[in-house]
Amino acid sequence: MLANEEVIDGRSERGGYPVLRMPLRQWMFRITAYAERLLSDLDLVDWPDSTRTMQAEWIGRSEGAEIDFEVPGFGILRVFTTRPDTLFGATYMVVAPEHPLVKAAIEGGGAGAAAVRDYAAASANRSDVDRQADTKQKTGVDTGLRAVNPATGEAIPVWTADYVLMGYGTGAIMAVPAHDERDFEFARAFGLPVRQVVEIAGVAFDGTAATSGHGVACNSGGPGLSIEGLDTTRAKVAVIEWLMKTGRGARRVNYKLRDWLFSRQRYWGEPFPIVYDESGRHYPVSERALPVLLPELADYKPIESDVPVPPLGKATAWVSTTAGEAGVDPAILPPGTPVRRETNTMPGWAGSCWYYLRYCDPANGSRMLSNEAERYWLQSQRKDGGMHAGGVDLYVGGAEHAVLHLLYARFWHKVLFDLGHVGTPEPFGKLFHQGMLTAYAYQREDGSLVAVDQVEERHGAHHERGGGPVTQVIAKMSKSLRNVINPDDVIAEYGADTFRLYEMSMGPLEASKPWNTRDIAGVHRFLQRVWRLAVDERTGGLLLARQADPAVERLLHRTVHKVTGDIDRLAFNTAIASMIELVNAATRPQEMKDPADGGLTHEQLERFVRLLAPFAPHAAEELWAKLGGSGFVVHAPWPIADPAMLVDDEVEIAVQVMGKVRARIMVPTKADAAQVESIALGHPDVLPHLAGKSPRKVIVVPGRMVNLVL
RNA sequence: GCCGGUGUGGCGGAACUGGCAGACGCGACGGAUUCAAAAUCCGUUUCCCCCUAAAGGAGUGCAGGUUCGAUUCCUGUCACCGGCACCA
Repeated sequence: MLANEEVIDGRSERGGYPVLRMPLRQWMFRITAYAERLLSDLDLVDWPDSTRTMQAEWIGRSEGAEIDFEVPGFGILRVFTTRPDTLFGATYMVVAPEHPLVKAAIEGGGAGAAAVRDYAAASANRSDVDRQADTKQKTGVDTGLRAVNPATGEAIPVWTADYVLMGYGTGAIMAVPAHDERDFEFARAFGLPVRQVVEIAGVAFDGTAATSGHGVACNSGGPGLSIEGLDTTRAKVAVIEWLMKTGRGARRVNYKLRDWLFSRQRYWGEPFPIVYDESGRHYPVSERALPVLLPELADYKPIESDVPVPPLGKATAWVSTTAGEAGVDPAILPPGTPVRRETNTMPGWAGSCWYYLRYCDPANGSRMLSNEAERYWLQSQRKDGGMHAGGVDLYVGGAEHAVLHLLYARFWHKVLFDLGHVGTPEPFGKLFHQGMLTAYAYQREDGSLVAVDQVEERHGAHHERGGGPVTQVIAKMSKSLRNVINPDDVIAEYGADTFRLYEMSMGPLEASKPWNTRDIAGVHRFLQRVWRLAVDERTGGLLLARQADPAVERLLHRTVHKVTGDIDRLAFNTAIASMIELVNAATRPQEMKDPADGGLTHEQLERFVRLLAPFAPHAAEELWAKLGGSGFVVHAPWPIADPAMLVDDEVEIAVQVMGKVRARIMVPTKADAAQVESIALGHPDVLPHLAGKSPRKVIVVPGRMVNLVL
């Protein structure tokens, strides 16, 4: 059994075997029952807009109506439409090739029955992927059946075409070619009538293209109903009211979201706690007997047979058992009843949908997690004082999980919430997507890529070994380009602290960034500088400043402030930059004879090491121990910056004349606008640009700049 | 096609609310130290003009706009990345 993406041109991707479609009985989750809540509760979480939008589009809510059309020779054909107001423009119908009406048409044996049968058979053998691939050319056949348009009373043809999908709505549509691009293309391809029923302001209808959008109904009067002249919103309401009154339809909301297929035909997965009796009825395994464990199998390769059998089918003794042995409640089924176990297994989602809950209470033998553990780990206040709607405070994960894992986990969490097992409606309060690390690769002039080990650098330019010049480009890491980085190698050469620090310093956490091995030296040198700042490399003893340098002390407070704020906003790269600045400023010059004349004091080092700990934990703990700190530095309180140390007595500000910087002046921090203005106006570098005139306007931004407008 | 994101030195990036563009790192160049090299330390490093410096000019994908002032806001446009793609 294959997944859709493993089928290429109707054959298996591996081996090229022919692929057969076959309906199977499988376990599904009714996630569609939660569609509305999964959509509306997106308002409760602090997630990236792009991800919330993707989920909303995936759920795909649309409002409209269900309309019943009478089809003599078949019965009632029900369609879903978002534009009930265009009912008068429905000049034909289309059903999906899998629709029951198609079978009825074939069995009816009309003139075109053979063509209908061939078309339906051809569609069945094409995968959905293929059917959606060629959207340019519409195909279809007339079923020969006729439907009655309830608004006009006209008999209109019913076609079948694969542009209508069985899996959405009712698998049938009323086609309004004048106002739907897809229907228009189909009508044009098969010469079906087009009738305008909406006038859109500023968009003329000339019969060469569909016009869609909000407008006013026209050509929309019939024996029982007229919506002539109503705007689209009112026309929809009027049609729906008429449909309800006459028993022909109703308001209806539809979702693109489908139910969730949860069966897999693999060995490695949780078995379903389900058994079947001899007549094929299914029964649950009782809670007491859970979990159902996988039986040991010497060989879990697939089974060859005409009817698909999952690998668990090989465990014959396990599969064929009794109700009592399998753990079915005797009240449901007598213990001696022979039963067969379900042989499908669950997909990986069965674990990924709730692991974050179990992590909070992993040793609990009686419950998934206790209320106390949930309260401690998963129920917290947001910064604005409100409660997080979702348990996990901050969930960092790739954007590739935007619609699958993150939607499925929300669904499970809501089910658990409804059953009273968790106290929040959402699993993840704040979501952050980290970027993907990419790598450099090289490109020939024709655009083809070259593996990195085939490229050498000459005079600052890159050349293919034995070939022409190549340009450096950014690509995904891949085996074929030989630009994959193995963390173990980097750690072996530079250590885990350097590796961690490098990844944190590369750039914004959310951005995709290229790995550049050459740059690792920079953060490695920083760690070495930190070490030498505190430790005499020859003796291993501490190197401490006799007394704190006031400028360094100020900078340390600034660094504490900066790093604290940067960690809050996950800007680790700039936090590291500020620590580098501090260490550079505190580093003793080479010519300094007595180490006690420079560097940091014992107390200053203690503060700095606490800042460093989250970034380079091993080095920080080592330094902490050398400094004689108690316990581990990770448990030490976070340093606090003194706000008074964050402001200087004087600041340098720029003086602009007509928006161009002409001078930089030092002014007292507390100086008012008038003082700053007079200092600026008297500056020798400014005077020539004023050309003797006095400024028409002076803008002073305290602590930042002055702009003189002539 | 539709939706979203990103474009800043040779390279990775910084500039948090419209206020000094290029923090920090890499690389490169120059110097100190060394018998020498590695390591280390110091300095220079957006581009143009210029022997150099001073001074000047240009500059955040491109073209406009708003503003005293735009990497930041608005309009248009190009490129790249991601998602969706007959959902009636």
